[in-house]
Amino acid sequence: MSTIGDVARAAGVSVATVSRALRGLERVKPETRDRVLKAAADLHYSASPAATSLVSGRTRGIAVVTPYFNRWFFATVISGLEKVLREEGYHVLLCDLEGHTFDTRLPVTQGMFWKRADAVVLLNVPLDETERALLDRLGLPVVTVGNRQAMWPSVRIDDKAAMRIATEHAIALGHKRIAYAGTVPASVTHLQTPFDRREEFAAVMAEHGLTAPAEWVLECDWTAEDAREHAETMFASAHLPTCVVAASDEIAFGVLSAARRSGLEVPGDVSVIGVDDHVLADIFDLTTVRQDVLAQGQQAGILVLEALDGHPRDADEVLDVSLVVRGSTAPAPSAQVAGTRS
Amino acid sequence: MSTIGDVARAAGVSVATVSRALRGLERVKPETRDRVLKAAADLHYSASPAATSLVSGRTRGIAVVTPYFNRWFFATVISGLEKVLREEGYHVLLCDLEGHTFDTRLPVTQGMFWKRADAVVLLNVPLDETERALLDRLGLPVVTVGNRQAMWPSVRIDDKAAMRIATEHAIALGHKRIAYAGTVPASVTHLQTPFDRREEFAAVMAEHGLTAPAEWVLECDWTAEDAREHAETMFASAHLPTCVVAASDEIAFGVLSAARRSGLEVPGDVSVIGVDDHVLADIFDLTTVRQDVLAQGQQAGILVLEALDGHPRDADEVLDVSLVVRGSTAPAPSAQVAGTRS
DNA sequence: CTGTTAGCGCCTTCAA
DNA sequence: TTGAAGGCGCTAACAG
Repeated sequence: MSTIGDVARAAGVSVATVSRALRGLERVKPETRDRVLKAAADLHYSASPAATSLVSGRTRGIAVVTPYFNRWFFATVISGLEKVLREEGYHVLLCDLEGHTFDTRLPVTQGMFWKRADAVVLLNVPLDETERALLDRLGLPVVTVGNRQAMWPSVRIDDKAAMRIATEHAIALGHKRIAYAGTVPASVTHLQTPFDRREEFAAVMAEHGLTAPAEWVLECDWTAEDAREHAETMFASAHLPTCVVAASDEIAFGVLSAARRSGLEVPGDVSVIGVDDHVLADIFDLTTVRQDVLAQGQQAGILVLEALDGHPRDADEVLDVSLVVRGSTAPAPSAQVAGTRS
Repeated sequence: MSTIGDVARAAGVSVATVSRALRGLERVKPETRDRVLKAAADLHYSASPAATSLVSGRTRGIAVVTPYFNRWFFATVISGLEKVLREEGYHVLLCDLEGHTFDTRLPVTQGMFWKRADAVVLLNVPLDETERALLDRLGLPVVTVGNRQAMWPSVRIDDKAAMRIATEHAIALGHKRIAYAGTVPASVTHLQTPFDRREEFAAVMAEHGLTAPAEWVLECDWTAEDAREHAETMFASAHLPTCVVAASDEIAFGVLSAARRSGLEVPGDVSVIGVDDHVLADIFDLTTVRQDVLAQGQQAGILVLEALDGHPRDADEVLDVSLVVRGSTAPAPSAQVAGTRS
């Protein structure tokens, strides 16, 4: 492959002119520009990003840090992000922090970003002090998705509001025996959403004079498979809830599966409600609270671009969520008038 | 942030020594090395990848080209790939080719790779002549996943074998009225798997003296939603199949959903079988043909690493697939002894 | 409008 | 075992 010097020689001009012509700068005679363009095309010339970056100090790369990558939420956010960045000539560097166990995640390191990315996007990964210091030191624009921290611009939904909607829907249907699926071990520090959702569930329940007994609060990692396992155990007991509120749709899918395996009808015997509006929620007729995940990625991309354009904005974009009632929920079997307390 | 010169000054040695010490090369007095290491740590020094790359010619980046990546299959492959590359100090550059419509994909360009990646991995994206020439010219190692082409090392499953297993299962259950969901428009040139699967379905059917009438062959893009739509139309007609073979599990999910909406029992009224063993296949009790997608990503990573180590291998790794019978399939209603022709 | 020149930060001979 | 010096390919002044 060829260098800028080759193109200069082929076009009979200096490297500086080639550089200007190729980047579309002013002050190049059209005729010269054409000659350069042709030479470059003939030689299949592309500028070396390393050389460009070394001198300009910018890389046109955006580091995207994610705790998991093959999970619907994260993959979808990244997809939205990537498309808006690509439009502006940026590419994404994937930094997957997934460790070997659920409550392990890799540390964020300087090597991921330093002279490698022009900005970083954090997807639902709260940083510890060291990591935050590291990002401060690097001085890169940072945008967070899913949880606001350190006064960086952020885009997210209000997890508590979402869970409130889900829980209130269950209660409005007359359910009182309500279970919750999706608490996580206290040791899990890398996801904040689980805590917010769990907390709000309890809060809303309390507001209505309800409590879920411990055996109806399922701790599981946020996968359908693990959720199913725990839900099956619950469904095997004599003491059954009439409704299960799941912290996420993937968890809800697991609950749906456990119910079917346990011979329970949904929503006849038990209602199930999730949060997220996973692509497959509609397919499996799951009542849920919708959030626009792709839009979150796109918004994050816009915030990054703004910061890169020198117009950083301390945004805290909170996207709307809304209840989507589908077939997995029904009034409680013995439901009196909605709103009645026992 | 600091440069190698700062570290050299702080440690009282030359930049050359710092370079050697930091990269763990021989011929550095242990005591000197320690001093350099300490200085580097104190200064939070990281080498500039651009500078390193400019002089070494290597980038430690692997370009991963994918037609979509918020789809389970692709996200999972990338996840597997990323983890094995990360172990060796490589990172992935995401090249998403998803266009605006189903049968559009962005072209592969030189700018994606040139001096940006040390190797490229193609996930299920057949290249046209121009693109192939481009990759040849760049001289980078290429590994393909999902479809073999141009004699590049590849890892994949045998799509025809997988579909054969699915179709033969349906037939062995006594089904004769078998529909197929998942053909794609002839204009779609960027996915080869749909063609192979479709072709083999027809072949196996023919071997057994069966044919699916046109109204039982559903063209849809490979999403549950679109599949559902088409399947609903089919289920609304008077002429119903007793079994639907889906080209993928996501399509099968859509068929499952359509059946339920149409008041059909699965597997009582209609059996459904997919291919892939999607994470949620087990959750939704879908009979399918299993492939190990994560392993494909990992294998691809290993092939890349081998090529980078100077031991390129013209591998054509074909991973096993196997039937997983779950609850979505049952013998045909009027099934005589298996094997009987009408 | 175009050319010359000095680095960007690092690695790699080649000497010492 | 260490240091000095020459690029890698490009951009950004500064001249002309």
